[in-house]
Amino acid sequence: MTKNFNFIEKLRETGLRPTKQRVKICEVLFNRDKTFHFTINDLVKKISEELNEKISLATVYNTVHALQKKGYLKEISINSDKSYFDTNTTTHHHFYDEDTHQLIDCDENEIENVNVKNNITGKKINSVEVLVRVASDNQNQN
Amino acid sequence: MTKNFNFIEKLRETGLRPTKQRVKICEVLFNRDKTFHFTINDLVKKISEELNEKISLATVYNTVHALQKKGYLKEISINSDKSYFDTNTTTHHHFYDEDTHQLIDCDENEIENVNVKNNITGKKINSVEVLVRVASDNQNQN
DNA sequence: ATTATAAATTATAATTATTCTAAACTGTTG
DNA sequence: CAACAGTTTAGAATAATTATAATTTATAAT
Ligand SMILES: [Mn+2]
Ligand SMILES: [Mn+2]
Ligand SMILES: [Zn+2]
Ligand SMILES: [Zn+2]
Repeated sequence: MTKNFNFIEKLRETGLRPTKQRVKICEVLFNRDKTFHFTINDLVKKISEELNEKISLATVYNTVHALQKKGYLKEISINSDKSYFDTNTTTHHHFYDEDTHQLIDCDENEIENVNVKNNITGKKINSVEVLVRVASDNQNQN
Repeated sequence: MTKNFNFIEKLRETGLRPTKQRVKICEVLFNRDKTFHFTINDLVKKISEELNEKISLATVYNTVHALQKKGYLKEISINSDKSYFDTNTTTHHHFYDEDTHQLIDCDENEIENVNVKNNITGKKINSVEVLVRVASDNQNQN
């Protein structure tokens, strides 16, 4: 109740109508203490698990994109067949576990500032992000 | 002629039969002095421009994946709707121009070594790569 | 509260990149 | 020159995403 009210306000403040579906999606996304990295499919699964509702796929896409446009979600590209989203919207680095296909945030102090010495003329740098691909130690690929 | 002969050898060495199509694709990919970053669509376009042949889409996909598996091409994920490939197969960093959707290699000395201080337990680091997103200076997005 | 209006949700169709299939074709080997 | 495995190909299938258009809902005005 109190939780939902938070999201209703938050959505309203950013010009998104607090519809039943948007509030429920916000609950699933933001009512957690750790950063949430997910695909649309992950999210749809969580919605039907954690809540008992079925929100249409189109609405899930629409809402995730709306939240992204308002700066509440960040999109991340790891492999080309699926989009990942991230509730941590700051510029930050990731580990990607190639065994489990899980994204994990790097802590602030795990990678020191990446210094880009020369930029492309006439362009401004929007973000500098590192992707560390990791996999099981005992795995030989030929 | 001499050029093609190179690729015939190269392909044969890696256990790929030097078919007409594969040799032509190699020509388009590797007969250039600069690194080539491309999508499958870019490649298909180049093939019909630079050569006058039509190679079927399935063969282009098959060949690119075969070359990738053999280590002659590297796949890069920038956005989730398309795959990029890269003739530079070393671990290296990129600029991504969000205006033109072009990938550009960072020079060795443009970004100093990224030091990952803590890795995930039981995992080994496969690669550490930086993506620098750039865009036109005079562009305001709201 | 009722109504009017614009915005959102939904089922479903369309699109797009990619992969699969199975038949026709070609390179290699004996 | 066969024979056989590997390759190419057109087209079908798949999977993520986006578009459509009718229905429903949220909010503002009455
Ligand atoms: Mn992929
Ligand atoms: Mn796709
Ligand atoms: Zn993250
Ligand atoms: Zn490159």
